[in-house]
This record gives sequence, structure tokens and C-alpha cells, in this order.
Amino acid sequence: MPELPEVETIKSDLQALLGKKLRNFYCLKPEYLSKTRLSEKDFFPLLGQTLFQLSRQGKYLFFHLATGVLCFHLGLTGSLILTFNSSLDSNSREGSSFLLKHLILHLEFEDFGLHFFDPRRFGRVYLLKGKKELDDFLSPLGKDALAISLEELAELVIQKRIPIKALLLDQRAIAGIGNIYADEILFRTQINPKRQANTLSFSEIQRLHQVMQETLKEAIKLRGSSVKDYVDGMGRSGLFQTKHLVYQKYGKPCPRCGTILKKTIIGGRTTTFCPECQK
DNA sequence: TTCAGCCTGTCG
DNA sequence: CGACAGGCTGAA
Repeated sequence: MPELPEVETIKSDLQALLGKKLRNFYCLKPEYLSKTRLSEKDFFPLLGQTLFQLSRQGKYLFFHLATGVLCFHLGLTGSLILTFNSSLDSNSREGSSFLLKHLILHLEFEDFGLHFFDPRRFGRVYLLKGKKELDDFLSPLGKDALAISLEELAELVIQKRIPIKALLLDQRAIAGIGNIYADEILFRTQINPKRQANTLSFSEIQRLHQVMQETLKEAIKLRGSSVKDYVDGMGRSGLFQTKHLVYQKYGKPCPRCGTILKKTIIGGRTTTFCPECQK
């Protein structure tokens, strides 16, 4: 679910936690942690430690404490919600019985609570101890989509013989783009998602690089896309879904030329594009 | 490089 | 009831 703009929005919502000590840790679903070979006791060394940094690469969010780095991947439906005075208000959206049923972790910081929910359980929690573990974790991950330079993007694009959309979705190449933003970026760039990456001209790569930056930044400004479940760190919906031009709009007219938008499958993912103006 | 599998929920 | 959903992994 959450792609780069959504995770970035959540990260900025959680800045209030910086400098706060982790007071307590409750795991409501221990079997969730076992997917990443963790158990509750692995978290004991974090207790009493101060959160001194939040960072993000691609769709991963990292909580840095002196004794380890807690990392979340939100999968399709994960959410991280901050509450004041630690507890959930049962009248709020995040306190709804639906979400409560899917509460995985409750972290109790000074003054704040942080709740991790994941209805579909595709998300993951990791605990990285020491610089080497963090480096090893990050090493297979591509450069963040907002940090990649034109030259780096060009390097990737010209050497890959896979559909350009598959390249955008490959987290080992570029980190942070998912199905929504891949479709939106390619439509705005007017490049057909099935085009083999290595057939793109340099001016198309330039356009792709620029549109990628603009689209992701605009989405962050609007606090992400709430298609279904996504909510930010305060439990609020984003607004970028109102700016979606093609994602999941197959069968409707292209907003640029009026041709009916088509649907196809690329890399196992539903893809919407305009057969007329994406070449 | 494709594809099932992981999970639960929703929609038609 | 089946189809499908924002993602990723590992096996064929």
C-alpha cells in the first residue's frame, strides 16, 4: 500500500517522537514478528532508549535508537498511528474495532503512543542491531526514487531489457515506487509502460526523471494517496488520489486525449495506460 | 522472468 | 461465490 509519498508523510508525522524514550513495548500478535524471526524479547534492549533519528529509504521506515534500529515495511495495508498520552481513543478512527482487531504492536514513548496496525499482514517488522546489520539490510535496496540522479536513472534504464514499468517497480533498482505511482508517472511522461527500458531515448529518460520527482513531490505535498486503507501518522486520509489521472481508471476516457484507457498486466500488476498518448 | 504464496477484506 | 487489492519473496 504505502509507497514513497505515504511513508514520507508518516515519517514527517512522527517527528514529535524524536528525543523521546521508548518506555514500553507490547506485541499483540507475536506470530507476526516470527515472520522476520523476531520475538518480543529481542525488543527488550530498546527499552529506555531514546529515539534519535527517523529515516526512510524507499518504502522502509527506520527508527534509530542507540541499541538498534527498528524498521517497518507497511506492506499493503499497514499503518503507524501516533497518539497523545499513549492510549487509543475508542471514538477515533484508529480506535475503531476494525483497526483494533489488527493491532500488531503498541510502542509506548514518553508522552506518545505509536500503534502499528496491519489488517492484511503483508507488512514486516525488522530489528537491526549495529551498523553492519543496517548496511546489509540496505544494500540490496536501490537508490531512493527522490534521491536518484538523472545519470543514475539513465544507467539503469539503458542496461535493462524489461518493461519500463517493471523497472520502476523493482525496489532493487529504484526504491519507493509502487503500482499507483508507476502508472501515474508513466502516463505523465507519455511513455508506454510496456516499452522495454533500453529502448528509451535520452530525452525520454530526462522526462521520466523530471516527472518522477515532480509527481512524488506533489504527492507528498498532498500527504499521499488514500485509495482504500491508507492513513497518515495521525489517522487522516491523504489527498493525492484526487489527482490520479489513470491509476485504476481503465475503461474511462484518457484525460489528455479522450481515448478509452486500457488495462494490461505487467510484472503481475494491473496496469492502466492510454494506448494513444503513451508511446 | 513469471508465478504462486503469503493474508484479510471488499465488491460485484 | 470468485476476483481482486497499494508488495515482496523465493522457487520453478
